[in-house]
Amino acid sequence: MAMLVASVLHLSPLVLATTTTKPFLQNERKHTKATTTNNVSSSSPIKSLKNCKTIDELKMFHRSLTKRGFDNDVSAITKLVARSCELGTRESLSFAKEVFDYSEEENGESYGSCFMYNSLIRGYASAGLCNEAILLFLRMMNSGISPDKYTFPFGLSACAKSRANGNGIQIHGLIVKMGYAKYLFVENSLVHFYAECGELDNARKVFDEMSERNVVSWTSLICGYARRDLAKDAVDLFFRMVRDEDVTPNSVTMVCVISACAKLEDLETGEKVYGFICSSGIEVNDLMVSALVDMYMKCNAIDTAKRLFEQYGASNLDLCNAMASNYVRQGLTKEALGVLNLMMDSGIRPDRISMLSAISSCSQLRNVLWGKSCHGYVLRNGFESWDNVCNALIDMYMKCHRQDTAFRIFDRMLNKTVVTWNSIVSGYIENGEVDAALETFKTMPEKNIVSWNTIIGALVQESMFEEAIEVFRSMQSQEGVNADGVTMMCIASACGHLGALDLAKWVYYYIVKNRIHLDVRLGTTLVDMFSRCGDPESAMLVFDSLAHRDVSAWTAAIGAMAMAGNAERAIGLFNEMIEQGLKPDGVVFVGALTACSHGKLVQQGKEIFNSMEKLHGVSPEDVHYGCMVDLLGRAGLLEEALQLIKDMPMKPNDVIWNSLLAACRVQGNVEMAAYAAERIQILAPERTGSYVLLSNVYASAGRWNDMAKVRLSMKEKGLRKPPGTSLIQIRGKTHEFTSGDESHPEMPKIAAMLEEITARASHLGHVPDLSNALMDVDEKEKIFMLSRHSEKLAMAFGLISSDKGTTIRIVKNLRVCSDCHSFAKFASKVYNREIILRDNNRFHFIHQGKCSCGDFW
DNA sequence: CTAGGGTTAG
Repeated sequence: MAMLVASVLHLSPLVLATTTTKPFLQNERKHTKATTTNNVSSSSPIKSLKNCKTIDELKMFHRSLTKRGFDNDVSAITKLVARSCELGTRESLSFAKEVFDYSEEENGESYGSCFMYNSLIRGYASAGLCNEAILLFLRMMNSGISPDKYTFPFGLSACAKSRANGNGIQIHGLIVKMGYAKYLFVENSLVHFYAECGELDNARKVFDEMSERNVVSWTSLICGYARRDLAKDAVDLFFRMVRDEDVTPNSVTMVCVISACAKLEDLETGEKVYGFICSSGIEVNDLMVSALVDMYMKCNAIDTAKRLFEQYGASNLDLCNAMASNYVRQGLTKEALGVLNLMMDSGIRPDRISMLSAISSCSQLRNVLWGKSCHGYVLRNGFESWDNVCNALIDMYMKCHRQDTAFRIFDRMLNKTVVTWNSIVSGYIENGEVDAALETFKTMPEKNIVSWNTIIGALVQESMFEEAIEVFRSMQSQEGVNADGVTMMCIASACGHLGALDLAKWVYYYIVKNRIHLDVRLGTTLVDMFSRCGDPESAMLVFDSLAHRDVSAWTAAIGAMAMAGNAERAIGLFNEMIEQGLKPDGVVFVGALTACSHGKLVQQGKEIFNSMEKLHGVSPEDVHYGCMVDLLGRAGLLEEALQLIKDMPMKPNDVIWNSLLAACRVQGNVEMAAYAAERIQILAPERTGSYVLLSNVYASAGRWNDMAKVRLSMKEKGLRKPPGTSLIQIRGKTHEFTSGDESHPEMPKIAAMLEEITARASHLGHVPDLSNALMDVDEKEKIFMLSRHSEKLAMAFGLISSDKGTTIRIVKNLRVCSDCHSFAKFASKVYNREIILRDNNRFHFIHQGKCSCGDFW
């Protein structure tokens, strides 16, 4: 395993040079031994309260009070309780409470003091035991002890933390009634309370009505906005504060503002804020550095973040956590583990936040061995009581296919959250158990947007596009769940696969109307969606509107133009991308070469292909050779294509031979087609397409005997042509037609329409192209089967069920057959309709008897 | 004595 870890760490270019090759957590046990507590020996003298640093010292102090008869003295007990609360551990808190409870029992309900209550409420609230804090607050109110101005902020802080909105509002009422609303910091704590529990309007109301505000008032409100999805308002509020008001921000304010910039991924504003910090002389503390590093990472300025990280050193736990969690978010797991290793080298022990990053890295790497060692560390340090850590562990074990272990942790968890359930659902999907995922999804107690996205994404992955859209529709009727960018990416992708333009337009409208942030990833998906729906103009409109474009975005735009048959524009975009200084990758070359191929731009294609290695340092892979074979073959340069295959540095695969075969079919070169088909049948005997293509070649050449032989050998091998399927959307509903399937309810009308078109066509001299019929039946039957091709059924249905003059859009799973192609051209003229036909390879924009492919596809 | 970064699931 050490070897593995070493190689993993060396692979990462971003890990700092000092990284060791030690496996993560290897030396952890040593640290554990070093941190044993130093017990106070019973003989040590009684210390003064201020010097008591352990629970044992406090207990000793209490015993001496009892011995001297001061154990009911409110003042003494108050001091003891206060000191105990200050220590802040669970033991010291429960000791404080015990002492207090005992004394109250002895002396009656009104025994305590305001200060004692304040200490306890604050202690519990800051230890996260908010319910205890609130109970103490209520007990104090009932016992008749008067609160002071400090009591309320402590109580409100507990309510804010535990989202106890009702209790907080009650406290607000008490504050007003008892006249404490005049104190600035009591009002500040109200602003914080409302902001923290999401009632920003109320926070704003309290803030606006304050007669006096200080930096804490502003910071509380800014922080409230920053923590919700209102980061933009937080930034605006900050700039208003420094511009219009006489309030000087401090480091706390700056941390909030920086985190708002991080959320917005707005580097420009972030740098402005950093500039402000530098010029204003505000002290840059550790927390601020962490926030800055986080901001730079989220804005993708990794180098700047790394510079700060190196400058402030790897010995800062929080800084390392910020760095590691961002690496994990970006999928840079090795870098994340590298940071944590580095941190441990400088003697810092990972805390539970570090472990979230570590476990998540193991999960992404599917490395259950490291995952288990993280689990061990979690158990040794008592982190398993934190549900976030358990969630991360469940996710890791599910992703590593250890469902049993995942469920053992799941069953033992006391506080299962929506994240826990989501981890289970996505885990099932990861293990291919979509049904179990759906079942869990249905029965889970609470769903959030991630739950819905998980299910919708899984359905899209499984090519269940209709179902995905259906789930999306039922999501919209749910209270409190709103689609986000991820949802829309899934839906846009489903839409693109269905070729449903009306739905696509609706998706775009929905994004604009609901102000869903259009980032590069969503933008690229939309470009692809419109392109697949046969609306290249909209695709380009979206592309032009993108503020930032990466190579994937350009690839989508190039693909849109290529599919639309506009090869020149596609190549123009490719060159523009290069001019802008982006480094092309292998994928964008496929797009560019495909464009050349569709547009028969042989010279351009050759130039681009040759530039790959020489100018851009991208070595051509077999797909690129495939594109070139396609390009040369379509242009009729079959010999040159064959020569290229022979000269390839790698072994040609079945896909490449298939490109040649397809070209042979178009060119009618029977001999080379047979040769190519032979290669394919050796390399990929299960590939049905090659038999079909070869049989088409023979049929076109009139070599019926050879065609029969091909069919026979298909039959012998048990291979069947996959059924052709066509989709068409009418008024928002998808209709699916399969070749020869007459089950559609409108079938009588469809059949009548087909007959009408066929009759009109044959009247004009159209002869069915029987080379497309692969059936072993007589000619009459063949003509009938040909008339039931899925695209014809869909076209006839489209003609009868859509309004006159509207465009008919059809998506087919296979290459469109030549008889259907001429049928479509004929229909477009006779019925004066534009027909847009998408097949598995390209678009056919058919208008007035002409097709954009130039009858060459 | 009131305000703060990093938090798992898609």
